[in-house]
Amino acid sequence: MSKVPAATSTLGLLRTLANRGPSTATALAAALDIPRSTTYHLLSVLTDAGFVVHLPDERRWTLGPSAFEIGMAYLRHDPREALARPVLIELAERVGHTVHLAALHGSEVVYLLKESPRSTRRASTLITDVGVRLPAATTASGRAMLATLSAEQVRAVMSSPTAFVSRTGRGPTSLSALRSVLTRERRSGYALEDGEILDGYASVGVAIIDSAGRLAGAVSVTVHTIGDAAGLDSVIAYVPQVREAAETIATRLSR
Amino acid sequence: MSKVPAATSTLGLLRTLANRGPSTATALAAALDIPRSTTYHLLSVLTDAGFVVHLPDERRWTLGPSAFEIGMAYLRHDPREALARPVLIELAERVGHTVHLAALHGSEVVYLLKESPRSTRRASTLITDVGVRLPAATTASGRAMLATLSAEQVRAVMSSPTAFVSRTGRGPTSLSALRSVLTRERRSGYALEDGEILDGYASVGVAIIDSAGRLAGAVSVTVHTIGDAAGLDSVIAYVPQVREAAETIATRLSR
DNA sequence: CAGCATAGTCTGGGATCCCAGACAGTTGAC
DNA sequence: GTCAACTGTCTGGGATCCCAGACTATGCTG
Repeated sequence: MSKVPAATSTLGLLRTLANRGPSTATALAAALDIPRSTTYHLLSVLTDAGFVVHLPDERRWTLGPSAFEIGMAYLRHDPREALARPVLIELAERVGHTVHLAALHGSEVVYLLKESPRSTRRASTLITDVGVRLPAATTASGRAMLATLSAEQVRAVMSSPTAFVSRTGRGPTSLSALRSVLTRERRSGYALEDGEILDGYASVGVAIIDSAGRLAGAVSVTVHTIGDAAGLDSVIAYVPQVREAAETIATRLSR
Repeated sequence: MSKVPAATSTLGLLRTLANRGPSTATALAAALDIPRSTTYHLLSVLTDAGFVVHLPDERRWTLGPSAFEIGMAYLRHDPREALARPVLIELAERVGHTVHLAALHGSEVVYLLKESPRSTRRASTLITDVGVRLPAATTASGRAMLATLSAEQVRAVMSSPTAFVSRTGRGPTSLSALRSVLTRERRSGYALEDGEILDGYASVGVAIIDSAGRLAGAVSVTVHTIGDAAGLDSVIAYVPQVREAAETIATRLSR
């Protein structure tokens, strides 16, 4: 039992408004099973702090700009990086190749972390440096994350006119093509990208889903396949370790 | 004085973590002037709800994925649309041209509302339909919003490789070119776009800044300039009304 | 226009939450 | 290895917050 029920109710209001959209006070009180007067008191505090806005014309309440601000702040001060870094360092050593942590940002992925095994830590030929953004549709990390979204969410995310820009001319160039690829990758549980970002390199990516079912990024490994007789099989072989790393990160996020 | 101090403190913790980044519990207690034990109780509730994550290795606390979720939910259930719609309907009638409400979304603008005067309400030639996204650097709305950001924020937002994609080959194509344009537009208090989106059309845009100094979107008006002897002066003449509409929306958001 | 349902505000007292401070554990400096 | 500073947990009681419910205001329907 929470030691601060007012705090629990306050956060419950934020979550309920996030899930349901604009709502009346009576509906919010019912959803959280708290007295109407308490609900109005909490809504008043939330409104003063900018987390909620009152819509008088509709007699409903909705999330306010402070909710957006802390959402953006979360992206800026990403806890995943602190929690994920040791996991990725270990993964890079184990697989002997460069690994990344990425987040979905609209129709793009942004690379948050990049670790290489000590034996190869020299100037990287890979373009996927930290901070770089690439179209989600043509990256293993991006597609791993898109695969966790509903069809409607994918359509919304990919509505940008620049969503299907391709560096190498490869990869899906329409929503229907992307859907086919995602269907296949949902089934296999990982995304595979072969030369869509950089010729001669292939990647596999696995989404990070925390214990509450929330998408929290993706882990990927990139392999130089030219000269490798096993071809794509050599990168696919790393899927179990990548998945294990994604699950470790998810577990740490849920603590 | 707040009637629910626990709620006030809870939201204060979220805001402080958003502003300062990962922090120790002692620092948070000091920032909010609340007892250490109360701070730990509130952090426990916030962590259970996913709004905060504990970083044991650093002995610090940081925002968690629920903060991001309600930030994204805010974008989905935008209160601005409900509050802004009557303001934009009135503005469209008054200026006699199409007007828009837009939000910044990474390096792009997304059009949230589009209103035209009744006398012209036929199939629009304008591409700026609701839901459409366009590069911020080449739109009046986008530049009006970018002009409110710091140089560092502009660099971060515009780091996407697709940020400077141009439909008509006009408009700034580099960060330094954009900075020059933004400097000029900061001085004038509005953004002016002439044919960068669609030949023969010009737009002016003004950012919406609420009473707490938060960026909350932009309002713009678009005019067909071909055949108009006054040229750009005819669209610039609408800046006072656009600014007034932006201020009205800002005031409503702050209630 | 009347009636009804719901929104939003207000009040006072009993239930309980918040606080001060003690305590154990951890970390880093010397 | 010792010590200081800080982290994190726990406790009990007085201060105060939360609740039930009354009341006014508003909007919709017939």
